[in-house]
Amino acid sequence: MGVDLELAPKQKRPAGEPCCEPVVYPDIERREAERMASVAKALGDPIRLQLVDVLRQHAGKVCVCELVPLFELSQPTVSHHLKVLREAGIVGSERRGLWAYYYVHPEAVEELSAWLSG
Amino acid sequence: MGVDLELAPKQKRPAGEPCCEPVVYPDIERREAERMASVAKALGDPIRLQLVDVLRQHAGKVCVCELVPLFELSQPTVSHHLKVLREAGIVGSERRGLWAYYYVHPEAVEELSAWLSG
DNA sequence: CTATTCCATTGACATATATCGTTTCAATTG
DNA sequence: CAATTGAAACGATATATGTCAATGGAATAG
Repeated sequence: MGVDLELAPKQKRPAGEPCCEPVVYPDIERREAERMASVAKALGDPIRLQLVDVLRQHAGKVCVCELVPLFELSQPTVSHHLKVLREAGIVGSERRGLWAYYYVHPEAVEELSAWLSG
Repeated sequence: MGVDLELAPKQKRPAGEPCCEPVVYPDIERREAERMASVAKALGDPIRLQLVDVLRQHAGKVCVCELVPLFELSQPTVSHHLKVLREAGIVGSERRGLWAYYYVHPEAVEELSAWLSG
């Protein structure tokens, strides 16, 4: 009887070079990656990036009626982008009377920032 | 006189007049925002974030055949994600015989990283 | 040569996203 | 009260995205 070669995984390995280095694994966990990716995704639009930039420039809170004229976009579209940032935890909002004020949550980007710097 | 951190409209305007004149402007330019947003967008997926994480751990180059088994995804899907990262300039690739090796371009994320840290 | 292996591309699909016009809703004014 | 205003929500639409099965292409083994 022959050697049980057929049970061995068939991997073509041309002589000389091994296909791969030792197996590598992600350092970051799935959850961690999902958190950071959701923040990066929210920042993955130039309008939203500029919105965050404006809010970060101002320590205080900025009225939406200030933000809308900065872009050549309709008010609902700016509102949509602000909602995306809100749902990502990057900004917060507060209503005062007729107006809505937005501000940044600096800690929301810390994990991503640290990973990028690392 | 202190700095007015809260950019509030003084009062409700009569009909026909705008809410307020915009007094804040983006610090970053459109082009800058588009560059950083495109990098953030490419990182806005947990799979791609983990791919970059693996490649960053490895100073050298990692074979695609190492990357595919790390995720419960088909090979074409992983290849697609690598292409997105390549087109964003975040990673580069090199073919050596049958295999393809990927590596990070650390400078690609520097601008975004600096802005996030700032 | 043929067969095999690794990886990219294509085509297809469902879902997600960006945008706008319209509407709604709360707060304010008269 | 009714009218006005700022901002969010809704509905529609075109485009983008994530995923896989199937295919293609290049390199190598036999």
